[in-house]
Amino acid sequence: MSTNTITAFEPRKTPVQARSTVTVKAISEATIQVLLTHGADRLTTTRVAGRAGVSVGTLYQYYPNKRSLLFAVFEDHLNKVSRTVELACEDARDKALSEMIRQVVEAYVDVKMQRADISVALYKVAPDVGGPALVKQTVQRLRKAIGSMLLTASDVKLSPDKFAIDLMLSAMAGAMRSALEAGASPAMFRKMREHLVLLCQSYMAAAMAKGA
Amino acid sequence: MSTNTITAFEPRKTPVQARSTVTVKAISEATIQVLLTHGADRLTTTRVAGRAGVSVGTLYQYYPNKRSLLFAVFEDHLNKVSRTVELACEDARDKALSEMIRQVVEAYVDVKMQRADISVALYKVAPDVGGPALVKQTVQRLRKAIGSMLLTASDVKLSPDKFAIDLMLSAMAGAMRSALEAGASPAMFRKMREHLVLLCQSYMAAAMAKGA
Amino acid sequence: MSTNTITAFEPRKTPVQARSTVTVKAISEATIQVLLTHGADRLTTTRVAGRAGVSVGTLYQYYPNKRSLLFAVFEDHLNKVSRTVELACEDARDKALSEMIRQVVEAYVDVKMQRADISVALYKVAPDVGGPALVKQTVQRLRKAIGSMLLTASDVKLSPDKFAIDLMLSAMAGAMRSALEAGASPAMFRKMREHLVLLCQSYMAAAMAKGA
Amino acid sequence: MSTNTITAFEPRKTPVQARSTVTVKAISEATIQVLLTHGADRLTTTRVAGRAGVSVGTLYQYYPNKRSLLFAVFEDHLNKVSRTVELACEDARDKALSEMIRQVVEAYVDVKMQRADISVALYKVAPDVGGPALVKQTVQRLRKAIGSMLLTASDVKLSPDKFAIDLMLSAMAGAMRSALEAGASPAMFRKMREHLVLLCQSYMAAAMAKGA
DNA sequence: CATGAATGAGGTTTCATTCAT
DNA sequence: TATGAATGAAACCTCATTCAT
Repeated sequence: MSTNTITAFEPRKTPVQARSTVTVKAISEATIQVLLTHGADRLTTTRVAGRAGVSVGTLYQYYPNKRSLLFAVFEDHLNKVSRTVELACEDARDKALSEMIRQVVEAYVDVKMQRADISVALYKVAPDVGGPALVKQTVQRLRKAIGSMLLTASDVKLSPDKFAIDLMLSAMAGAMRSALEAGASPAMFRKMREHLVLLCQSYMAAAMAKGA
Repeated sequence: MSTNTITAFEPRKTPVQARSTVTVKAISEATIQVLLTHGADRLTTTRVAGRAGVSVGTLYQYYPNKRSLLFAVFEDHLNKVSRTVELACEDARDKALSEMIRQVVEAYVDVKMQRADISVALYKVAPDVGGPALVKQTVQRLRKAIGSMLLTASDVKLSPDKFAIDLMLSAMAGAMRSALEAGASPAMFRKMREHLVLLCQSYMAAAMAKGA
Repeated sequence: MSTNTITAFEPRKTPVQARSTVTVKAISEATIQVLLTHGADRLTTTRVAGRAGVSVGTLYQYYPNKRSLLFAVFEDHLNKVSRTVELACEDARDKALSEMIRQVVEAYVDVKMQRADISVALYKVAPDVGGPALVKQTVQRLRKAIGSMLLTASDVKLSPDKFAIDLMLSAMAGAMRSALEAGASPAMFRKMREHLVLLCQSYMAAAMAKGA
Repeated sequence: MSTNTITAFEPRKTPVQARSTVTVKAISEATIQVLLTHGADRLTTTRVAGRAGVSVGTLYQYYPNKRSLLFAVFEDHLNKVSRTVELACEDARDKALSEMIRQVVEAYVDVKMQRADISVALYKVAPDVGGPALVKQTVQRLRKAIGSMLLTASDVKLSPDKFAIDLMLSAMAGAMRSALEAGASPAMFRKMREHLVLLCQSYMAAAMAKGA
């Protein structure tokens, strides 16, 4: 799959009835399960439907095609991550820069960890599903939240440019990905979190000094 | 494809006649071409063979299966990256810490950029080809080179732990990936390179201070 | 094909809708047709599907692979043979030994003859399909039926051991195979049948005398 | 493979030079080895050549195609069987009928047993190689030897018809095949041999009485 | 709405055979 | 003669998707 357009991946219908909602939920859960137990290349629509306890036909009632299914799961996950980080940003307003960074980084690491399984599963399908495009959206969203948070920093007055925020985000994402794919232990994650805080703090400090 | 083992991807036969060396080369070049022009999911063994100007049968004489083919290309690329960074490490011995970091980061960014096309193409096949395992190997190799370089730093006496180096590497990789997948402009890359140097320098400084 | 295990040859799905029952029947009929008209080595799954008027995909919905398809046909045939011989055994209870033998032999020869075409076709695929294992099962079944019949013989009190029955069965099978593969004429078959009765009668008499 | 003609299976050239003879021998031995260790369906010409220590090209210098190779091995084996039984016939001239039968049967069972491995291997390829046709030839040869032997029987004056001999042979073959494919133990084979003698003796006696 | 049987294009892989070296 | 690289037809099998029931 090489198309990168985001359109045409939307679920086919917005579930309005209770039953539909349940079904959609079941299907998306099943998708993750199949991804985890069978791997990306043995994820078939029939298998997902089976796992969800519905027929393939039903699956296609809610998702126009396989990619849209994976896309939806991916999107859900990224939304959750975004929401969590946004909340952390809210919460950190008016604090000192380093504290802000700490909260954001910890929030990010923790959400990813919480659903390490989904994260790992999604890395495998990302290329087939327009991963980069979705990630771009997420980055935009987080950049905005972080940027606006930084403006309230109690100790620094200059906000870094978009660029620095993006770099920080992608560095964080890379570090997490590496750890998740390696199947790091909880202890490792704790250490990683700590170091990642350090990394982001020192970079942001440097970047802002430079930007000034 | 979900297996992650690295073994059993080795090329099938070592070319003994001159003819076959040419063939192998043609096939691996063709693989990259097809990856670039058709995308990961339209890469078929038949297409690769066709592009290489040989028959499928010939392809299978040198690679036991499709994955081994992609694996070989992936491996080549990572080897090239590793070699380049290792050279940079050699070159930076006995210099000051920040200069070391600069050289390493710039070397890394530059190699990836040079073959931006291949890099992007490989991101797409990585999950199908044991990407994480291969990356792990590469990280080990680079960690060693960087660690030993750092010991010779003229201005700092404490070497950071493996952990910090790994984190730096994965952060760098994440940043590059993001930029490459976004199709960043040369100007962007220049800026990125600069910032990534900053990021790594400030993190390493902080990490070593902390470790002390 | 060299595996000989019998398991894992079972049809893949049990038809629940009326439509599929028809399909399954059509496929197994088509298999025999193709076997007869094209020969064992030109039997391809695509050809069978075509002959059955369905698509390959449909074939694979009911049989997990080519072997299972042939296996099923083989099994059907052997079941038919077994049933026929068992009936003959029932029918011959309480008669004299030589009459018993006659009925069993004639029943066997007649069933095989009736479907001489299938028999010959199956000889060709037997090795690829776990033939020996299936035959073993059949032998066990027939041995039991014959053994229990012999116990009721009106003129002889001693039952021969399993061994003698097995030998008789394999000798019969060998004779039939030879005649079928040679494409013997009906006249030949009549003579053969007569002689085979003689052979079995005299052997069984001798074996029972010896066993005594 | 469905052709049944015997022509066109002959080895391509009659080995005249010493080296060729050695090579041909090596290839045919290798064929059996591959048959035994890999099974009929994983017997490839390349594999056989490899095992024989020559290149595929060389193999094709001596055999025009794969079938001719298998055919030759089959033929060798049957020739050996025929020779052995013919010798037994020679040896049994002028003896009593039952003794004659004993010698023939024992000779047959023993040769087959001696190379049980080859026998089993050949059952697997027989259908692909014109087995029935070859067997027919063998039967003709043996029928002749046995028929002429029987004429010298010291105690019976009437020779049975061809038919009875053929039946006896095919019964014997069937019994042996069954035992060999089942992987019977040496003890089983001894018992089988004994019973097979009995079977043939009693049948021949009966057949001759009837023919009279 | 749900079902699941049917579709069939298309992908991977094998292997007998040839022929330039 | 021997070699073994190259060939390519052809086989098996999968799975996203549709549509009659």
